[in-house]
Amino acid sequence: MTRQGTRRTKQQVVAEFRHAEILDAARRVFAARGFEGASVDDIARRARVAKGTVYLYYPSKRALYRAALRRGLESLVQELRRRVYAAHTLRDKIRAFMTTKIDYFEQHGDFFRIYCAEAGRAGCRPADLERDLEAFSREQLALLQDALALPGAGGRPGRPRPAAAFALADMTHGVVTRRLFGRSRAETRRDVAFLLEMAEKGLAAR
Amino acid sequence: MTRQGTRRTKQQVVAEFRHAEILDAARRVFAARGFEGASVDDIARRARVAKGTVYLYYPSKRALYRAALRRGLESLVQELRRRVYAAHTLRDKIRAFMTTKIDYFEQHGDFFRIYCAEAGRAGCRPADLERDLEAFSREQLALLQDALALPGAGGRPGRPRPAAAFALADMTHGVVTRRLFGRSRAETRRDVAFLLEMAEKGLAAR
Amino acid sequence: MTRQGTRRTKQQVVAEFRHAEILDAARRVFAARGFEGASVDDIARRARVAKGTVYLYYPSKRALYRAALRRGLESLVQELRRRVYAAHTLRDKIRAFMTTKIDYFEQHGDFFRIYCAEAGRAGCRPADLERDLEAFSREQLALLQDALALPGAGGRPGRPRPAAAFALADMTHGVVTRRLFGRSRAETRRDVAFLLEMAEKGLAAR
Amino acid sequence: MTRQGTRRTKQQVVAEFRHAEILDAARRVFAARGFEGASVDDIARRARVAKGTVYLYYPSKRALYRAALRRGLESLVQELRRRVYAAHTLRDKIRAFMTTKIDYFEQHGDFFRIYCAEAGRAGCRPADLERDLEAFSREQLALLQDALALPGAGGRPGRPRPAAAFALADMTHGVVTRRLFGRSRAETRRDVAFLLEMAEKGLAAR
DNA sequence: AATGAATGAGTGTTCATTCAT
DNA sequence: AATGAATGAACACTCATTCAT
Repeated sequence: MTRQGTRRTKQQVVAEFRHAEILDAARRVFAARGFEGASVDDIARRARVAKGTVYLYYPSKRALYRAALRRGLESLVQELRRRVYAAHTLRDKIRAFMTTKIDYFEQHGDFFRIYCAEAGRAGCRPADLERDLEAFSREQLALLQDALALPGAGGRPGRPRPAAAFALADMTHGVVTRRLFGRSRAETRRDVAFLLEMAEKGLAAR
Repeated sequence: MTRQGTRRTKQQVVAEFRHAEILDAARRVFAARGFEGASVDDIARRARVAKGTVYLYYPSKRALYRAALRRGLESLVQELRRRVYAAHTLRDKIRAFMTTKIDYFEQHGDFFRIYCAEAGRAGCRPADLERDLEAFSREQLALLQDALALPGAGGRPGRPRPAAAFALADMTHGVVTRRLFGRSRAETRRDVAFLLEMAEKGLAAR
Repeated sequence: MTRQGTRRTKQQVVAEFRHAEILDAARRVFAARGFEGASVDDIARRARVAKGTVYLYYPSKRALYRAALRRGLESLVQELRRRVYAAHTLRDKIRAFMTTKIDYFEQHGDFFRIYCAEAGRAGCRPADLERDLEAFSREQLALLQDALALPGAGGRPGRPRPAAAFALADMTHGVVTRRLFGRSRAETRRDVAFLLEMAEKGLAAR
Repeated sequence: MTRQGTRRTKQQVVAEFRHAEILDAARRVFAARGFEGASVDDIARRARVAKGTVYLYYPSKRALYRAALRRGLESLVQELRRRVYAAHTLRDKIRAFMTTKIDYFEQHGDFFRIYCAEAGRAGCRPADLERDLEAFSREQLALLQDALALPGAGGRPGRPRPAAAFALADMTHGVVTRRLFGRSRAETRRDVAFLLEMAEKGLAAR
């Protein structure tokens, strides 16, 4: 029995390892070439397995894509939650939100490309991806709305404003995009500072 | 000569009509399926012409896609310019910017899908699309920066703030997206109002 | 009637002109690109007529090709006849045969390419081309056999030898080919001299 | 290890078999229709494999064609070398050259058609085929020139005559062509005898 | 579990031919 | 007679997926 158990565990470990390995390769290839441009052959080669093996772990190219997207979204959401919760004032929470996203995407540029490509296709994606992205969107907004519901946030207490959360998410997204496509680290830091100030006092602020 | 002239004109008209017809079909199909997902066959069928005919008017699928994107961007930019110029205060200019985009994309939902898909791929697109989108982006930002340079804008005079223009563009984009994917007209109107107020006074504003 | 006659004649002249013009263009294009590589569009453009016009004069691309081949073969055969008849000894006749071919193909390099391409496909050509080429081959051999039947030719009188005629034709073909693909004029003259000598005395000849 | 070795060998055998099978089918189809006229679909069907399979073994239609041509040329040249070397007098060497070619092409009629079609296109073929054919041509001529350099060959010793080698090759080619397109075995034998005699004594010979 | 050979539907593009003007 | 826009069949080639080993 012990042996059986051990063996099973070993198999599971191997299986998880393969899953991860393949998913990793997939992320890279999808990021570089897009969904249609990527071939299962490329992914298999990158993962150093045979093409057939890919199909042992994921039922289709599409499923693999979804998994890559999903895994990235989930881990980003966890990070966001962790760091936003750790902050305590509205300002800090917003800053945490922004910098976490920036940092995360900076570290996972591959994932960012996939995310962007998919986020851009709002309304014409397959249902499964739609669901994943919507879930992510909801979670993200909930985080911001919770923050905005804090007593000091200026709104009437207990009435979180979705529009404000949307605005913050949108601006953050823009900052991240620009950071990843050329804007410097320093500029980005200033962008964040500007947004925080603006969020407090409007554009008129110095 | 009159006859010649007439004849030529007729042919030109037909040719323009075909161009438009095919571009229209292309826009629809690209919007629904994305560039890679769309087949020239689909487009031809939608335009009710033979596949070969498509190639009489556009030299390649890619060229057709580019034309669809470009034409939309150009006409949007014209509209934006017209309406932003027509407004005279900062507030009105920003409002004009936002509502014009919302209205335009509402009327050209297919184009919006193409635009979004392409906008999301920043950094990994073919050079020609890159150019088109960058040009659009620049024009758009220039409009906003000009507005922000107005005396009443609160910034120090003569120093337009790119970050502010970016923020406005990003928030507008978000509003448009949500409008097109479910948000009601009324909610959208309130979103715009909120953003205008926020731009003036920050999130704390009532 | 006179008018009618004149008019008809004029039309005929125009028609012949067009036929010739198109055939000329076809020869050039077929020579440059081969039958499959040539497009009717290319030919029409070269002939400065619309594509449809080509079809008014020749029923198909294939027919045009055949006409180009045929016309070249016929005019070559005429030239060969004229010049071989004008010579009176066996040696002179053979020399006339060889030099006529060399000169003709040199002047009509376009035609040579078509001829070669087709001559090489013995046994797998459409029936019509087969017929034309066989007719040409027969005529050519008849000329040589007639020459070889001359009293001084060494064979028993009245018994022309097909094998000898074949050999002469084959060697001539080789010389022409080499002339057209790089061999110099002077070398070619020596080649002809060599073959004439060899024909008389065998390879052992000095 | 034995098992591994066996397994590999089996795969190799299968792969070689497929290669051969496809090349064979290709040769047949190319022979019947020419390069442009043949479709990869036809070849696949003839080889009883799916179209995609053809591309597993050859990277392109062109490569397949080249392989068909090349393989034939190489094996012909080997045969020629073997049999010409085995002969010892000039006459025997020339006879060996001629009969080897006749026999080889008789057994590989499909290859002959490809060879002819390509040989006819001198000067307007893709570079790779050009190389292959030139190499073949050179080898063939070298064989003949070596033979002609033999002491008894009548020429001044040590001075092989390219023109003579060309003449022999051209005549042989003609004989082969006629054999394959209708001439009987017996006639062909007489053709060879005639050429040998002519080579020695000229056309005047009895 | 892992492989990679095999499949065949699907792609963008070309072009001989037709036909309304 | 002349045009050239329109057609659609045909093509080389790719690739997600399957399956015998």
